[in-house]
Amino acid sequence: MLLPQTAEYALRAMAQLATLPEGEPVRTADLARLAGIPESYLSKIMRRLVSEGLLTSERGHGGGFKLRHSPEKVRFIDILRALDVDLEENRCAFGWDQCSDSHPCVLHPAFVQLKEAHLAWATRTTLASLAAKRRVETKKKKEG
Amino acid sequence: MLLPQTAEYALRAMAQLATLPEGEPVRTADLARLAGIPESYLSKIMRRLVSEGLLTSERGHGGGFKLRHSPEKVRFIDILRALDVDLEENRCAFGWDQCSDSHPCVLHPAFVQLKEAHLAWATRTTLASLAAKRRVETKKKKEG
DNA sequence: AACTCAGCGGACTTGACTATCCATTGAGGT
DNA sequence: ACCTCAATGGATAGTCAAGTCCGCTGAGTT
Repeated sequence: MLLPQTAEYALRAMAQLATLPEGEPVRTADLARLAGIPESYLSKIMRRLVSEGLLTSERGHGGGFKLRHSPEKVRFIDILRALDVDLEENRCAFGWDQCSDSHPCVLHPAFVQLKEAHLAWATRTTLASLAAKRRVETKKKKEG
Repeated sequence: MLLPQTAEYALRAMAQLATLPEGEPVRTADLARLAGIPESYLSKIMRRLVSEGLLTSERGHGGGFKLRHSPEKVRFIDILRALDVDLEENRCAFGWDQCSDSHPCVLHPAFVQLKEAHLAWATRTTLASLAAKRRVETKKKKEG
């Protein structure tokens, strides 16, 4: 698993929300069904995303969740951070207290590469870019 | 954590082994101290690496572990595979049964990118490349 | 006012990963 | 032969993410 299950669920839910028409709030139950996530667990994740400022919620009849910001503004790293997935962690892969570019452990350069690849991906990918890429791929398929 | 703890320990141990002089076997206790890994747990990991063909072991007085292959031949992906870390998993990030480039789910293109970055990293990084990169960085440091 | 709906919050359970411990086996040293 | 060393294998225990449950709160409907 490249990302914790909880983080993957959050990305799914946010991505699904971005594809649905704006305006009316979406219920957890519907989102859970659409994105294949256990409903009761998704409920916890949604609350987390609300408290971290990524979603807004409305209670009672006709309630549900909406994206707080437009899809172009929501990067994957913002979603991951909201769930405490720290892609910038500086913990040395060798367990050293003092490990840096100038005092590298044996694994340092290799792990820096992997970490930077992750970070670059999470920074450049937004909810809006998903839909765009999907359009491109579908077009390719039709042309091919 | 980018990789499971067990996998990280294995990479540490293998990397440490690659930096030590060849010829005489290294004891688990020494490796555990050098790489900061709980000794009893490392013991299990070493056995696994032996049974997967990455290490050879000698018992009794003067015994320990040696790399089975030269460092240039040992890619990170080989070590990860030995511990059942599957970087090529094709499980759809959306939980779909049928998810592919031609029938992508919303997250498909994004996750393919991340997966390929991981795979490329683990395929191109070998135990030998670690030492090489470290030399380059140390040189940079002296020059800078 | 009573009812239903849907988010909220916390307690609880489960299972996989991590880690420890100990008795056993095989090899060398005395 | 006997002792010590170090890997082996299995049993055991701890930890944390993942998932479930249930009562509560606030909003709309009748």
